[in-house]
Order: sequence, then structure tokens, then C-alpha cells
Amino acid sequence: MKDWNDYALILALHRSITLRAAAVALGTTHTTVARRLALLEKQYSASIFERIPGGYRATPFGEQLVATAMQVENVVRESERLYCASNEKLAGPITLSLGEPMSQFLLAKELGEFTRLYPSIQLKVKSSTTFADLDKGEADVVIRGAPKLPEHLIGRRLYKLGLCFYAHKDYCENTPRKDWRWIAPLENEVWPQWLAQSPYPEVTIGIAIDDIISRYHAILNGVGMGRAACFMGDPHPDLVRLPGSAPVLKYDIWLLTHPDLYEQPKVKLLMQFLTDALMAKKTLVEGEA
Amino acid sequence: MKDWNDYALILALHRSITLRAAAVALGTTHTTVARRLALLEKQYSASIFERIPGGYRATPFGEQLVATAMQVENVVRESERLYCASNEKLAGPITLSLGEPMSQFLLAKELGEFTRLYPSIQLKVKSSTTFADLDKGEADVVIRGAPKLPEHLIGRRLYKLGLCFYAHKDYCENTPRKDWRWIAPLENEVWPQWLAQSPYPEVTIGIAIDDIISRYHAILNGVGMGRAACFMGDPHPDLVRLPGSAPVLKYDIWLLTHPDLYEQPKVKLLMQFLTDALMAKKTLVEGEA
DNA sequence: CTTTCATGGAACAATAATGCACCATTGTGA
DNA sequence: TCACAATGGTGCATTATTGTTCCATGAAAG
Repeated sequence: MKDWNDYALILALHRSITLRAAAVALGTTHTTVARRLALLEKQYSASIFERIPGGYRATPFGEQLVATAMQVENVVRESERLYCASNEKLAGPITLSLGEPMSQFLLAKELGEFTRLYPSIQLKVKSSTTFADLDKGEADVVIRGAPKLPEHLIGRRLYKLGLCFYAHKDYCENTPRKDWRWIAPLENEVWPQWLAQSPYPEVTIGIAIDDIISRYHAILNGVGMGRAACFMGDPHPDLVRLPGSAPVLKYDIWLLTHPDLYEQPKVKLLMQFLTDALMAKKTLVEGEA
Repeated sequence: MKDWNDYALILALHRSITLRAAAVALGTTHTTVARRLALLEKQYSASIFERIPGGYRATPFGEQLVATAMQVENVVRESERLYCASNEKLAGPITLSLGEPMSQFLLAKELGEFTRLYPSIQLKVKSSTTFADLDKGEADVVIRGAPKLPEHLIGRRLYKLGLCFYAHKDYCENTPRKDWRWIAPLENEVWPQWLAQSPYPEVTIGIAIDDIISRYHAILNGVGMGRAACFMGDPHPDLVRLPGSAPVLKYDIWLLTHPDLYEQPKVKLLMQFLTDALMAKKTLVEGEA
């Protein structure tokens, strides 16, 4: 095999079963995976994967290649591990500040993967509704949704955060329209705007909760209808967008750090990792799913 | 490292010392090698190779990567070896017919590499001035220079063969012009055309030899001036092109096989291998060096 | 010491790989 | 049984990668 990346492709398809899932794992599209696989099978003049109901399964020959690919992967991972261990620049504590929703719903798996990938780095995840002050050293890296770039910090704007209205999938059917209620935020001056944008501005507020996570659980338990980030609402099978409500892209998501910190390899590394992780979930977060 | 091909790049640069040599080994250009290396060093925020007089040398960190790359290469080579050994389709005899000049001057190393790469295949190299008749089973694969595609065979036209006039680098200086002589082929009806195209059509024939290799050695020994393929004359440090003679691209080089044989994996394999090998030497054979 | 050659860097053009949007089909759940 | 979602195949447009050509520099050979 001339192209060593094809080993990664074989491995991804073997593990992900379907072309599309493999494509996500590789960070490309199913088209590319299919094309590269076709070229590869043409190269060997042999079948590497066979189509089975619901996906791809390696042929006996394919399994040989999978075994080789796993060996290659082990060598590479071991090398990376050694690199991280030997590089004192990639050791030590680093603090990431982000909101609870992202921490719980969006990046839980990814942050765990980071610590597994770089065991010498002690990642501290500081979830908070208020965002840490980088100037005071409250955090090294921040993810925040904000309308504009905060003053003197550096980083990049990723994309916009999608917000939408949700309810439990049975709520609208099982509840008489006159009993519909909003689950509203507490002491939030933009709520009137939200309400005006909603499909049901005439519905009254049933309960006001300050914590967005608690509002989410209230929606989930059929207490009423409410607004949430698309990445919170869309993945849950029991939640549905309210009829007539489309995602609103209001805030930009910024990935930021302090200029004094950005030169640190471990800070660069974390930011690159978070960029990759968040870009991979762009459609989910924007609510285009 | 995300791109596993970069391990191959590091390995090639480590072994080839210079960007250009590494590029040849990888089948690309020095620009690409430089760019990929720069990206890689930016990724790691560390130097992988240091510039030393006359080339590149791996830094301590680079040597770690080189070691990893060698492990990866070993895994891949072992896998390929197993594949070849286990695949009975890639075993057995195969006969290649080609002219002596290509066999001796152009593909000597490459054909050896092929047998080393695929030990289960017994490659028989049939050098001959007349080309084997594939219909009679005299050979499985043929490389020949010919003006047009022979009848019913399949394969591909690679590029044109460059021919030029040569002499020993001291010949023209050390020999009085009146004593200059041509080394001509024997019983070759196109020789008058050749002579007319030459820079010195008035020079007389000193000796006529049928075997092109013998003519080459005659030129090399200062017997006279003669015509030879660019891939024979250009690489030799003691030979020079005659002043005023430029490479003539007359014949196409064809890589051919019989339609009945092309479906055999080992035939496909050999043809792919020869295509790669010959394409890598295109500039040399065309005389553009 | 001069000449010659090869190296590798930079800007532009060409090419090949990739992503996107569409669709038919198949598996899955109500 | 029907409807829905997801799969993966196809054609087209885009992007990114690569190759080409040039040049300045530095090393090796005469």
C-alpha cells in the first residue's frame, strides 16, 4: 500500500461499520471514504470489505489489513505518548472555562479524550455561567458565546450558536392548548424578545428558572416549552422543536486565550484540539441537523 | 501526527539527506517535501530537521520520529510480504521481454528490486533485439519502442524515447577533425537519415557494428562518434553530446501485454511496477536532463 | 580562485482530490 | 404494513494540494 493513510481509513471503516460514520471519524465525507476504498480494492484487485445489511464488514483479506493497521496505530500512539511524556512543555495544569451546557452536552466525551491523549497535562474544566477573567488568571482558555471579540484577547471565532424552542415530543399533543406554559429564564432582560420570536407569543410563563440545565430538564419532564441550544435539544430523541420555530443564530462562539499564554505549547495544543472538536460538530451546534 | 504519510516523508528525508533526493524517493518534488516538512514542524512547534552543510539532519526529536517511522515501515513491509506469500495468485513465473539497453542501463536496479519485493514471483528477463511474440507465449509482458500500437495487444504508451549523438568527452579535442569517424549500425536502412540529422553529415563511417551495446562501448573507448539512447549516454560522466545535437524523440515506448494475460494479478502488478519505474525516469529517457 | 553544479526557496499555474447536493434503495420502527 | 430515517451512489463545483519555473545561495571541482 503506497498511501499509509489508507490504513487509517481501513481502521475507521472497520470500527464504524458504515461509510458515513467512518467519514466522521476521519473528518471527511462518505464520498471520499467510498472513493478511496474503491481505489484501494482496485489496487489490490481484491475485495477488502463486503457489504452486509447495514454496513461494511472486512473480508478475510481485509482483516489482515485491519490487523496491520492496528499495529501501525499502536506504533504511532506509542510514539505520541512518548513525545508528550518527554516534552515537559506539554505537562502541567491547564484550565479551561466554559459554560455548563457545553461542558455537559457538547464536549463531555471530547474533554475526556483529551486527558487520555495527553496524560501529562492536568486539564481543569471550570464550568460556570459567568466567564472567567483571563487577565486575573482564572483560566487559560475560554470558550464563550459572545456578540463581539472581547478586547485584547486572541483566538478565533468558530461559528454561530443555534438556539431553538423545544418541548417534549408528547407535550403539545397531550396538553390542551390553553394549558401550554413557557419555561422562562429568571431575570433575563432578553426574554421578551425571545418570546416575541417564538411561535406562541401569547402563551404565558409557567415557571421561571435561572439555571439553563434545570430548564432543560423541566422541558424534558413535560413541564412546558422552552428555549435551548440546538446541541442540547436536537440530540435527545424525546424532544422536538416547536412547530414553526427555526434555529436562531445570534451569538458567535469564540475560542480565546490570553496573548501571554498562547505561546505555550500546551495552550496551543488544547486550542487546536478544541477547534477540531468543535468544527466537527458545527452542523449540530448551528442547528442545521 | 494526523497524516501518517508524513512518517514516510521523514524517513525519506532522513535517508536521502537533501530535499530533492527525498522528493525523488517519494515520487514528488522538493517543493512539496519542503512544504510538508514546514507544516509538520509548525504542528509540533519543534524542529524536526536541522540544516547542515549539504542537506538536512534529524534533530534529537526528529530521530524519535524517524525511529517511529521505521517501525511503521517494518509493520507495513511485513504485511505486504505476508500478503504476497499468502496470495498464490502472486506466485509463479513471469517473463518480461525488453531490449538489452533498457535491461542493462535503465532497469537493472529496478528489476532486482522487483524480485526482492515479490520473492514468490520468478521474474524471467528475456533481453533480445527482436521482440518476443506474445501470441506465441514467448513472453508475458513486453517493453518496446515502436512508432504505433501493435495490433491487438493492450497496455499503455508511456512517452517518447530520446536519441542523441555522443562521443567521449576528449574525442573531439584530441582527434584532428579529418580523422573523425562515425560508429554506425550494420545493415540499418535508417542510418542515412540519422547521418543527415547529425551535426557532421560529412564525416565518414569508421566502423559498423550491429550490436548497439558494442557501439556504445566503442564510443566510450574513443573509437569515434555515434548515436545512442539518452539514457545510455547522458548518465556516463565521460560521454558528451556532440555540439549541436539535440535529443530526437522518434519512437514511443509501449508497455504491453496480451489481453488474455492482463487479468492475472501478477501481470498487472509487474506492469504497474514498470510503469512507476519508467515514469520516474521520464526526463532521463526523453533526454531532457 | 574561478567555474560549475546542485540545492532549496518563492510565485504562479495546473491538477487532482475533496466536498456538496441530489437521489434511489434498504433497513427500522411504529 | 407503512412511513421514516439513514445509507451510499452519482455528477458537478470548489478547494487544496501539487508541480513548474524561476532565482539566489553555497558547495564542490578544475
